[in-house]
Amino acid sequence: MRPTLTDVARLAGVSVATASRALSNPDLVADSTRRAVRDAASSCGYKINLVARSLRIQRTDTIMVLAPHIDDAFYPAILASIEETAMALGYAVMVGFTAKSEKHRAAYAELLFNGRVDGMLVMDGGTGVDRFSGPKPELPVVQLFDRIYDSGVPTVGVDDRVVADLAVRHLAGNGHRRIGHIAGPAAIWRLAERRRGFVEAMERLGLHADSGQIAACDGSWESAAQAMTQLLAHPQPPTAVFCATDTMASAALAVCRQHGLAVPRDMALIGADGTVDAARSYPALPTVHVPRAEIGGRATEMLIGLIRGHGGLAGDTILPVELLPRGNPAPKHAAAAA
Amino acid sequence: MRPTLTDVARLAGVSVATASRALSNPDLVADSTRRAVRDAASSCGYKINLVARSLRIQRTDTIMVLAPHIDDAFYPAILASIEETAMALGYAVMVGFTAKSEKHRAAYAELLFNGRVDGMLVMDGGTGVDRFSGPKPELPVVQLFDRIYDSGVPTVGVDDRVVADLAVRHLAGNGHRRIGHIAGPAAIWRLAERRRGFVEAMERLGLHADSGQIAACDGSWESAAQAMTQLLAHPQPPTAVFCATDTMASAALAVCRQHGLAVPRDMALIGADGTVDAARSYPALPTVHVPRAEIGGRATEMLIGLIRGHGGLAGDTILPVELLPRGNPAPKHAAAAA
DNA sequence: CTGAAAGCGCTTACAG
DNA sequence: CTGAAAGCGCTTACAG
Repeated sequence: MRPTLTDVARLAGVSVATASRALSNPDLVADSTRRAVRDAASSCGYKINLVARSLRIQRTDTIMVLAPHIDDAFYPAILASIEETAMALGYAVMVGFTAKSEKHRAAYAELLFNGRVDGMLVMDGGTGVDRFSGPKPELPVVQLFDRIYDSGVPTVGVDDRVVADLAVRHLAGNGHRRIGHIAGPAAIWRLAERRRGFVEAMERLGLHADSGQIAACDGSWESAAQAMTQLLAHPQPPTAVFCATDTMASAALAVCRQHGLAVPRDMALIGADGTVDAARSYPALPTVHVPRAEIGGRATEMLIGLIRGHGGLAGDTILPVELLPRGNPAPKHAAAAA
Repeated sequence: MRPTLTDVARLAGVSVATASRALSNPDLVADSTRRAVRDAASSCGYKINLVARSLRIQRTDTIMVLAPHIDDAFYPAILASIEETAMALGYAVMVGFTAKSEKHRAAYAELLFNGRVDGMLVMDGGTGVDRFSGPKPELPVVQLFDRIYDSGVPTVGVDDRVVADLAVRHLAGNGHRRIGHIAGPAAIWRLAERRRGFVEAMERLGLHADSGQIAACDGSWESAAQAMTQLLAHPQPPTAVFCATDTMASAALAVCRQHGLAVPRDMALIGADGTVDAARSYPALPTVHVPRAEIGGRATEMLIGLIRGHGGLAGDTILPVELLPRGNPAPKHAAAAA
């Protein structure tokens, strides 16, 4: 059998209370006692049972992360920074991927309600789940990027209309006037924001956002490629396209190649997020960088702050985004178009 | 306060024992009792406390996954299939990324020893960690891809020498004789295997594996790009390169472009793993497909089988790999070289 | 079919 | 500085 604290106490000749203190709160016991208990613990290979500890102290030091999926260029970096921050603060991380079904999400939410985790980070707004079923969680929750809850749940993210604005202004600044957009599904809040931001930015510039120049996709590479194909089939195709994500931009680039269009000479593209999909494309594509790692870290700090009762930390946090131009020269007929 | 089983029992007018049975083991109580307890539970918003349950039944229904990192094209799909399989079998998943430091790995191993998880999936052989510090874990562990333990710990993976063999034979079959290799770090077991497999395959084909035609990198895209640059600087550069991973192949492709080399006309490339890095390159690169999702699923089933005491399931599992040629024509001077 | 009791392995007031 | 006792919230033999 695995040794318990009782075994250690017996070996060291002290009470379990003292053994517990010697191990978890060393300052409370005499030097000699501490040594004796530690020796006893290591001699019998004692390992604390954290489940028992959790039950007693009423916390698990574990947080849950909900993401729609993990298999793309966007989410992994965020999960990595969440994990790193959590570990630095003494928390373990459980993950749940919820794109598969509503049932998955409900099952994971249960873990929060069932006391297995102390709080939850949600970044699965993109699954079209609008809110938890049942009562609003009383337990700490922080959402990333997408506003899943109406209010009361702090968000860490960026202003996605600004993302779109920077992208559109970059293209317009290079002389483009017929600018298209590959949009994500309306169910993904941040991508819907980018679409709205695209239309607003075009209007501010006095450019018409022709709905025929906006093609929606489900966010996947393959689906974005179809959207680009659709844009190119337009009688007057755009000379530049703002793709809602770098992954979509990378797909659009592939389609341009198939059509014999050189990028950016024949078609200018810009993505968003700042993932490797933009950086490793050839040519590297301009993008609007979203500080995903920082968002993950901040959200984790905020969540743990809430768990620990530092409510003061809570509140929406909007981090700045940045245009990474990577040189996207003017369109062929920029002079004429301008 | 959160209602406990005691509250439910009182509301329903039964003992806590009966309340527990009604909720967790409904067959053991009378219909009317079951209904009364369920009504009581829902009326007060009772949620079971899984921590207390875990302490009592001595299992957590949670597994731990150790990966070096998550931010690439290789690991996410595996984690996704692990999570999916685990959830289907009623297990939650905790993650730990261990590339940062030995301390991280030790901290996560503690969770296993400390009873917070029932078993562990390790796929962080690539961090150069050779084994757990301390005694070999008595708890269920299954390793993926890399052999971290000498023995006694089952592995689910592929034969990486076969991976290399398929790749080399593909290139040789297209007439190449001067074949180079971009190798991963020796610390990553499976990449070291691929390197050994490369040398063996070359010998079997009567081709010389010139050590000057092998360039090692740390596995990152950037580092692989340097390795390719190095190969091209060779007085007699290879006409084809087997890159140990698709990510490396994608980096090699970028370098070829910089050097004005058309792929595959001027330089044939093949990667391995079968990730999007190969499929979304332009041109799409040939690769040797490693069934990562299936490996994740199988390993998870095996681990949970071990946890549940079905020891019979354990044992190494080697899954087949498959060449995805995607057309890689002969080198320019194939006739002369052959 | 149901209840009283023990116990999973810890921590922490309370008293000394 | 240390110990006896209570208790975190469940489950499960045991007895009826």
